[in-house]
Amino acid sequence: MCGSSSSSSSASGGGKGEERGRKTMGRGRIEIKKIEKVSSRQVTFSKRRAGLMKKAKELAILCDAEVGVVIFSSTGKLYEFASSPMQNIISRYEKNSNCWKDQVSVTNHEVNNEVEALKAEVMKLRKGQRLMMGKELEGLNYKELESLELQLHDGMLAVKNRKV
Amino acid sequence: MCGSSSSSSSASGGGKGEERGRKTMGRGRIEIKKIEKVSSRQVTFSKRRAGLMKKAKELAILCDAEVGVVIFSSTGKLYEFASSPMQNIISRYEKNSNCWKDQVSVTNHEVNNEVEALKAEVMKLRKGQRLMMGKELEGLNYKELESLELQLHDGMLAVKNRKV
DNA sequence: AACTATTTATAAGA
DNA sequence: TTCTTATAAATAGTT
Repeated sequence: MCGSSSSSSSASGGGKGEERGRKTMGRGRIEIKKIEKVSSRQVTFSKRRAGLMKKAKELAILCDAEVGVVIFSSTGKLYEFASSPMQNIISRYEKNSNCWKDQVSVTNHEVNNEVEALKAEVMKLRKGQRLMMGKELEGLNYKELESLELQLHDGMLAVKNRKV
Repeated sequence: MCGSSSSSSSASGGGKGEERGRKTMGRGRIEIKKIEKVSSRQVTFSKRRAGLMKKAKELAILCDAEVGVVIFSSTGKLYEFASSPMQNIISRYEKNSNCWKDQVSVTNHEVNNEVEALKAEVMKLRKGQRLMMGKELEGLNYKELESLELQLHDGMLAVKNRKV
């Protein structure tokens, strides 16, 4: 349950038996399906895009609503309308929308966990490093000190051997 | 330059001298300004919201465009249309939009830098730890070996002193 | 929610 | 792309 969206009016689907085929406005009637002729598609895109933006703006003003519209043309160009900064609208959307809230914040959690784990490891390694330099030995008991001493001794031996 | 949006047609503003006052469709003409009467506003919101969603869907289908619409009513309820998953549309928007790209991805960069820096530090500390355990000494020259040996020796002395 | 008089939006064509 | 125009849709006010 995280698909796309809600729906809208069902301007077709044999409602009560009207003439099938009536679909849009203008001189001729068109079917709502992809316009194959590229030039016609571009013209229709320009006109309808402008219409949609205008309607969006009117809705926002008339009804005191917050409205955001994002359109990518089939050639990839971005068009947008936002009655207030798009950032705000998207943030508000993400807070309200169920899906994604769970994606983004899971991702955030994962990243945070990774960062925290790395920080913890750095702390641990530095602590070990200080111990091996003979610093901050206060927390160690006798047995631990012996073990550390042995480790240092072995390391030193290995280094000496390497030297010859 | 990171405000809200583009504009739209200018369906008013004394174009060529038509009657001023004509504004929208329907029995009477209305001005595009906030409808103060709450019940009227709600009715208009429902009607125009449905219209906007329908237009958005038609644009997406006819022109093979990717369209996302987000609406918050004045009471805070969310309505949306998306011709493909809204997540995709928003992600694509964030990649294309100039503002914000410079917010989100700077943040991402910062986080990534932090992660990379931490990883690098962990590597460095582990390398040092291995050296002090007498492992992987192949890369060291004689002088470095002597320095390491001295460091280990000093550490060992400190541990010995702590023991007594 | 349904109706309908009007105003808009827009498909074709230029 | 813009203008024009015939026509289809959307919708404001009403019931």
